[in-house]
Amino acid sequence: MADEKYVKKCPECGSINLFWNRDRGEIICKDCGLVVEEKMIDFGQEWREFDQKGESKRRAGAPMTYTQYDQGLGTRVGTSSDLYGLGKKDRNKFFRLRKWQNRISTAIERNLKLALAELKRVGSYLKLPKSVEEEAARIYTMAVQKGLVRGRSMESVVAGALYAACRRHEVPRTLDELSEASGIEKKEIGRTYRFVTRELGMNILPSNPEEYIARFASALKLSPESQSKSIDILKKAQKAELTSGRGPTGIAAAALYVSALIHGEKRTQREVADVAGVTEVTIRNRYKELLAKLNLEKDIKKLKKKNKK
DNA sequence: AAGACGAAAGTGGTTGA
DNA sequence: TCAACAACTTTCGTCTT
Repeated sequence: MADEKYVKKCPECGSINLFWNRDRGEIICKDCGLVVEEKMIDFGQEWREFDQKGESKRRAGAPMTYTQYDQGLGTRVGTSSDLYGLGKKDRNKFFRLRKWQNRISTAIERNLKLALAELKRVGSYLKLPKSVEEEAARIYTMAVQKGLVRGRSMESVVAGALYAACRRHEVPRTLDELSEASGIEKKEIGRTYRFVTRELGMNILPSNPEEYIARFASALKLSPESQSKSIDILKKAQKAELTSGRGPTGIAAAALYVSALIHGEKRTQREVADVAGVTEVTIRNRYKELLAKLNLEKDIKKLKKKNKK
């Protein structure tokens, strides 16, 4: 195939400096990074479903297209022009380094490029802040260097790294969300997440229910009052030691459910359960505990009286 | 009829011998 | 490595609104 076929202008910036990436079957504008044309070749993994129910089979959309590669993450030993002013010893060192650089880079960095593309895709799907993406990239890179990816799919490690990064930055996503975005099974993400964090010696504090409140509340379209009330409830719950050992999402969900009730913005358990990624049963259990320990009954009773009138 | 509630059985992970 | 265990889910029947 002749490259001339693709000599055209970038619709975005008008540049004719287009670059055909054979491996990915894309044409990218070198000036603005726009993917001018992609040839729809699916290099993604075909993940099979081992469950009986086939309808849950998921594909994660077109894999690894967008993103420009090498987000300044790959280290480069400079070119010969950098040699000016170096002594002989340093020169040798320089060449040695570059030789190694070239060897390693082919293997590791190629993998890294693909992984980072996947990471960006999932990250943007979840609307994660840049800092989290970069943290995840860092984690992934360290994982690769430690050889932790062996025996695991690249995608699952990426998902695990993202999950870890989210929690570190106190913007946690649930495993369900990660699963939805990456197409990897929840269990698998959890597994690799635990594995990677343990192997890298990261200390991860259990995520705080409060961190979920804002996101869940907006998903449920709750008023700010309900939201701050639920945080209030959470604080009390923590003092009453109702939170340790429980899943943070369940607690957050229950707190939201109660505060919505109190403020007359009733949501069904089903609705709350869905956005929080837990079941109604869990909400009920937490809800019951909250009522029992935090004497919120008064508030509920007031509410009921109001409704009767 | 839909939502809330609760019991019972099942799942996957952690812990401690 | 295995069994006990806690948290959570699934499923299903009953009660309430």
